[in-house]
Amino acid sequence: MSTTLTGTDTSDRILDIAEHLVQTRGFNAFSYADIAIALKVTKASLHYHFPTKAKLGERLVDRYQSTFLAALASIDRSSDNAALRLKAYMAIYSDVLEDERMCLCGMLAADYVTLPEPVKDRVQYFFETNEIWLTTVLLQGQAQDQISFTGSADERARFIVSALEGAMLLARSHEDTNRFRMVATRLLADFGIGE
Amino acid sequence: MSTTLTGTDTSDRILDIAEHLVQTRGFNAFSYADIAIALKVTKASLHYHFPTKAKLGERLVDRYQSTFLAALASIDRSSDNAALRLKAYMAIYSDVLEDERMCLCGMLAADYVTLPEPVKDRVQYFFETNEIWLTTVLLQGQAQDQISFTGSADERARFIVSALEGAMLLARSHEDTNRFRMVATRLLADFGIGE
DNA sequence: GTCTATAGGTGGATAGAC
DNA sequence: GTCTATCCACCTATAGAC
Repeated sequence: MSTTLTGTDTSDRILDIAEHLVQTRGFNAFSYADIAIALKVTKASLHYHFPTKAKLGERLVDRYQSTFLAALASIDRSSDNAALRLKAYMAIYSDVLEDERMCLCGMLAADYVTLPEPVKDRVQYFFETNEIWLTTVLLQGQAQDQISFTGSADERARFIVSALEGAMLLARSHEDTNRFRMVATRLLADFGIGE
Repeated sequence: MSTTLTGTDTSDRILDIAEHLVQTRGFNAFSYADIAIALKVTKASLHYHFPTKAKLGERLVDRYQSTFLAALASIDRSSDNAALRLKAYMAIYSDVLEDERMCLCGMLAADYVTLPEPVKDRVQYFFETNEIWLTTVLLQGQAQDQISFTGSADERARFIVSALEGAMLLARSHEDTNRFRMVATRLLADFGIGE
């Protein structure tokens, strides 16, 4: 039962640094050397924890995915109102952007064709998870008259993810987080959700 | 007056290949070697036309920008109806995606922090141009009762660009162009534009 | 688990012949 | 304008000592 509880062992710290690098620079624009310098170890040491960059990528998305799922579960627990849940969902994106990062999987979506196959699969899975959660929130909110929209919830969920990911991309390259907020606000307004 | 009229000299062919590589792989995931192989010349030859990768990047965006501006001018000439203009605008994106490419500047937006400064500036300018054109179309369409929307045209223009760029990113990584079409259709529907 | 040392490859870029 | 040859920095990855 000697399970590590600290959560800040070397593997985790490597993932923290790599995650930040991918979220800012992309999968093809960071190296083991970058991580080694940030962590003050040698490149060789990193290979003990993550034998290849492909494996590192897999673990990176796996961790991001489970953190994201935990955040969604937390939202579900904190409120049963669809409007509030949508706002909280968008706040996750907003917080990432405020930290001058892109969504990890949004970034990997841009690098998509160059990614190792197992990473590709995980990126797709991440977005599917997002869309399923959003679809559920939308349907429930519609049934309880908390929000209103026309068309399928599924299509709306995909629309939201597209708009948010695109807004992050544009906001970051214009160094203007306001661009993101405006898009989020409009998305909410379309569901009859005000400030 | 010996201006080249062919438009398919070596420089142009290099740009064609580089453009395709950036639109599929990104700025940091292609090399002079990739272009050299595709063009069947040596890497050294490429440096005669484009001394550095940074310069190549600049010329790439410059050409993309002017092609895009020409396309927008063509749209303006072909119709004075805002609904049709918006549809034509989205068709540009759709065509790029159908060719299994991302928008060049959408891709560069993801690579943004790693780009040479002159390329960054050009990417920003590209999006500003898009937004200005869209704003004009929206305002004119609203004035002539061809389309309807609430809020500022400026904000709407940014929303459109964000949603389309995000939709391209997601559609490509899901190898499903339908994802893009659904987003485009919804955007149009929100302006009261049907099929 | 981290180190030194190194392999084998590729990156962008240059010199100088043709 | 394109070539051969080459430079040097950097890349991912491995072997083996500590």
